[in-house]
Formats: sequence, structure tokens, C-alpha cells
Amino acid sequence: MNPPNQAPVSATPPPIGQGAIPGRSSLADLLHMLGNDTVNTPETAKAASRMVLCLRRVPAGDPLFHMGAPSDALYFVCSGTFKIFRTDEDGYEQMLAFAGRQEVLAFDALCMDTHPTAATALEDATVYVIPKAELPALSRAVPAFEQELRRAGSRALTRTRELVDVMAAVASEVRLARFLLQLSQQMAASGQSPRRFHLRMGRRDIASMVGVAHETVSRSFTALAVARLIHVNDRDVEILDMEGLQAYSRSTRRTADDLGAASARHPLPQRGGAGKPARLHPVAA
Amino acid sequence: MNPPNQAPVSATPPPIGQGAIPGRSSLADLLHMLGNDTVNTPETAKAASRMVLCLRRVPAGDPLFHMGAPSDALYFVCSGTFKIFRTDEDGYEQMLAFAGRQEVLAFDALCMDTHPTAATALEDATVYVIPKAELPALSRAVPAFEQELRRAGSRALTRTRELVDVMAAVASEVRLARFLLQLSQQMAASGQSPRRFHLRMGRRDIASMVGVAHETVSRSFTALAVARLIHVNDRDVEILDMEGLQAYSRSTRRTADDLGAASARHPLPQRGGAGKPARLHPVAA
DNA sequence: CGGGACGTTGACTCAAATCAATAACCGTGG
DNA sequence: CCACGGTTATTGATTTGAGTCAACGTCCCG
Repeated sequence: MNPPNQAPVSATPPPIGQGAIPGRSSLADLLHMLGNDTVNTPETAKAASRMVLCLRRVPAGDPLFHMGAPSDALYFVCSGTFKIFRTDEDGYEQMLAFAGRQEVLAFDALCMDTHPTAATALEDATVYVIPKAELPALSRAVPAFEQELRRAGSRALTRTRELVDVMAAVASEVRLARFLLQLSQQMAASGQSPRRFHLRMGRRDIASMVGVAHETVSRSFTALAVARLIHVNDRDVEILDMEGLQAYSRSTRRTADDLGAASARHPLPQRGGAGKPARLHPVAA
Repeated sequence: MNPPNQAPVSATPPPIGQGAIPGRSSLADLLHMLGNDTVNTPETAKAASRMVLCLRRVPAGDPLFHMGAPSDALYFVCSGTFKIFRTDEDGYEQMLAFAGRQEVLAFDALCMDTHPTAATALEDATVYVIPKAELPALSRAVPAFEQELRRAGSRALTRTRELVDVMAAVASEVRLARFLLQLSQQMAASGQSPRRFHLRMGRRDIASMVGVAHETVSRSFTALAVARLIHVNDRDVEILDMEGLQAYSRSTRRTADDLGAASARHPLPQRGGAGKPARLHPVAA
């Protein structure tokens, strides 16, 4: 079972994807996109330029790969955004990540021969395609690539663990706050404004991401807006009080404090009672 | 407060790396543990035998590394179990994984220079220590290692995404069921019985893992026991009806008859009717 | 224009967080 | 040995946040 197939790749050109042969690029381009221009030696640099990769276009709404499909490649997002999710047999889509530029896709399929998750484009996108079979060759020829792959995989793991943190919060508003902050950081990481951004996904996808009903997402949005922490207009979000939002997102227990302090002048949307006695489940103290 | 449980192990830097010099081992041993004996060529096999690794002992309850500590190594669990978690500033510990033999630790630290998560041993354990700085050399000398590292990282990502699935469930009993099944699979993967096993972690840790209050974990345990799906005695768990548990874990939403009826009388959660009106929060199509 | 997807808001209900009390267990030390 | 504080596990009572059902408005696309 353990792949004894380390066949020399040279024989078969990469007939990846479904048929569309959009463009080609080089490993050097990929490394450049990843911000790694430290190709230690001229020789490896030349090697990297020689290694040809398929650059695939994915129109908005199209799947890059389905769950359960045989996995024979890795992908690096060059442009656009993808949603990574798993579909239950009852049709429910559990979001696992929103991946943008520089992020690796299908890394979780590396330890099996079929995709455990699906990826579809939320907007027109392009990805570098790296056939699994070529991994050893690429790594051998260009050590920098191997390092970048590790880093990308590591980042994907970190992202998912951050998602766990999001879902660990009890209060729905806190979940949304954490989600928005995570998104904000991703925006910053890719050079865009961390304070104003456009959500590429619908309320339903957000709901699946943070683990609440989509109606609750709506309510939480308005709650945060009423608290003057953010401003929302459909899918356009502006973070008005970054500090306050962070403080609020940190709250695991008594919200009265964090938010009370943050928005002393604008009390929370307290339903019925004064400050929300929102507590986290485990209770440390 | 901060360390309410756990021994008053000082928050000072743990006796990592340099502290103890327990033993040494070779890369070949590590590969063997990982089940990879396909060292393609005799030369690489010899190289693998020459690459010396540190094999570190970690007593029960001791940290392997703290959150925020500088990360300079990767680890492969040789024996024992670790809990991977993140500590909020208010002292709350969010569990992220329970890692056993063959699993990689600190993979998420690969893309940064400080550990985003902590790992402490739940029982006496041993780990292979792989200094980050040696990664390129090891990979170059033994391609099989590089592949195994990728697979291990991929598995870690898959594990965490499964955890997201656990936390995505609405009903607490379903969460616990999924958690137990995940654990069961891990047991099976490491050669132990998937039907009877001993929980190395307390209710509180489980609660943090599945995202509910620890009292709810207790209740869910008894609920599943009353439903005759499992048998519980403190930390010893036996899965009585694997099929039933799987079926139940698949249910996205509690129905009146699911467990409520089961606990009222004691009929099995009838899973025959695939068409439960059950659904998770967002609902797709 | 009508059907559909999306987003918001309201009303109602209930599962689970919270608060609380008890029992079992463990290492410690008198 | 048993008493003692500490941690863990279970179970009960109470409250409430959020899931659910439902109605409504908007926008887009055929």
C-alpha cells in the first residue's frame, strides 16, 4: 500500500485536471509567489525554471476537486479564493477553511488516495497544480520548494486550529468576532486592508464556519454593529474598533466586563437583562 | 488560578532539549516506527542508519513544549500520549488534539519561530526529536523521511479537521459519539482494540475537545450508556454497538426519539429510518 | 414579472450552560 | 490507621442563549 511507485515522472506529462489546458508556469514562478526568492544556488534556480507546472484556471463557483475524488495533486492558490468543506450525507456543508493566495490546497489528501475535503472557487481563481508523483523530484531538485511546502502545510494546520478556537467560543457574537478577526489577519497577510473588506461568502457559509445557525449570524452581525465594533452592509464589513473587537473576541466568560468596558458609552444589545453573563463552558477559575 | 489543575510546574522554560540526554536513535528507527521500510536504495538505508536522532523521555504530566516557546524542533511520538492545546489568557485550555504513537508534534510551528500550541504528556512518553535545522539535510539524504513527514503533517491536518466535524455537531451526545469514534479509530490505527479502551484524559479535557461543559460530557456519557451504545466506567470505555454509535454520530440533529426516548425507556436509537427530519443548523439542500 | 437565493427580524421552545450538592478517589501526614 | 484537603465524576435544579419555524424585504436572473 505504501506507495512503492516512485516512478520517474518524466515519461508522462501532467494530464492533470479535466481537460482544460490553460497555461504553464515554472516552479520558479511558484516560489516567487510564495515570497521565496532565496534560491540558494544558480543551479537550483535554473532547475526551478526548468520545472514546468500547470497553472489552472477555476471559474467562480466551480469545484477544484470533490470530496472523495481520487487525489493526485497538490495545489497552490495563485489568485482568487476557495472554500474548503466537507459534505455530510444529509447534504450539510461543513466549512473548514477559506483559502486565498499562497495557501496550499489538498494537503490533507497527501496521506490518503482520496480527497477528504472538497474545494470550490468563490471567485475566479488560478492555482498551480503539482502532481503528487512529482513531489519527490521537485523536492530533490529544489530544496526551497520542499521547505515552502512544509511551511504551507504548517500554515494550513494553524488555520484549522484557529478555526477550532473560533468554534470553541460559547457566545455566538464572540464566535463571529473571532472569525472576523481571523479574516482580518488573512487580509493583512495578503496585503489588503485589515479594517475594511468584502466577504466573499454568504451568511450560510459563515454560519457553517463558526458553527451556528445562519439566522444567528445575522443577529450577531447586527449585535456587533450596534455595539459600534463593526459596520456592516451586506457583505461589506468595516471594523470600527479593532481593539474593542479583539477584547470582545477574547472574552470567554463574563461579557459584562470586556464589552462593558469597550463600549461603555454604547451598551451591548442586551436582551432583557443587563450585561450578558455569557460564560464559557469549562470555566477555568 | 492560572494553573488550577496540573502540578505547580513552574511556568519557567521547561527542561527541553539540552536538559536531559536520554538516548539516541537513528533515522532508520524512526522510519521503521512509521512503518516505512521501503528505503529504496541500500545507500539511503545506510545514510538513514547514520543519521542520529535524540530520543527524549517525557514523564507523565510534563510538558514537551509550551505555547509561545521558541520552536526549534519537530517531534514524532514513539510511545505514550500527548495532549495538544492552547491556553487562553484567562487560563482556559482549549484542547486541539490527543496525539499518540507515530504522530508528529509541533508541525504547526514549522511556519513560525514560536510554538502556537503546547504539548504535554498524559502518560510517560518518548519522542524522536528532529531539530528544524536538520530537516533539509535529513530530507536530502533520505527521501523516504521527507515523504513520511509530509504524510504525518497531512494526517495532523486531517485530525484537526475531524475535530471541527466533532464540534460542528449540535447535540452534545452526538459530539461525544463522534469523539469516541475518532478515538476508536486512532486506537485501531495504533494496533489496539477499537472497542475497549482507557481514556487518558479527564472529563474536563474531553469537554474542551468537544466544546461543551464538562457536566454535559458526564451526562452525554450516561446517555450513550443508557442507550446501550457504550459502557462506561470512569475512564474505561467499551463500545457495545459500533454500528449504532456510528449511525448515531451521523445524525446532525436530535430527534424526539433519538436519545430522549432511549433514556426514557431503553430502546435503541433506531437508525433504520434513514430519513430523519434531523438536520444541522444551516441546512443545505 | 415571477421564482429563487439571500438577508433580516420576530416568536417560541428547548438543550445545554450554569449553579450547586454529593460521592469517590488520591496522596499526604498526623 | 484514619482524617484531611484536593481533584474528579456524577447528578439535580434553574436559567438562558440559540436553534427552529416563519414572515418579510431585497436583489438577481431567466
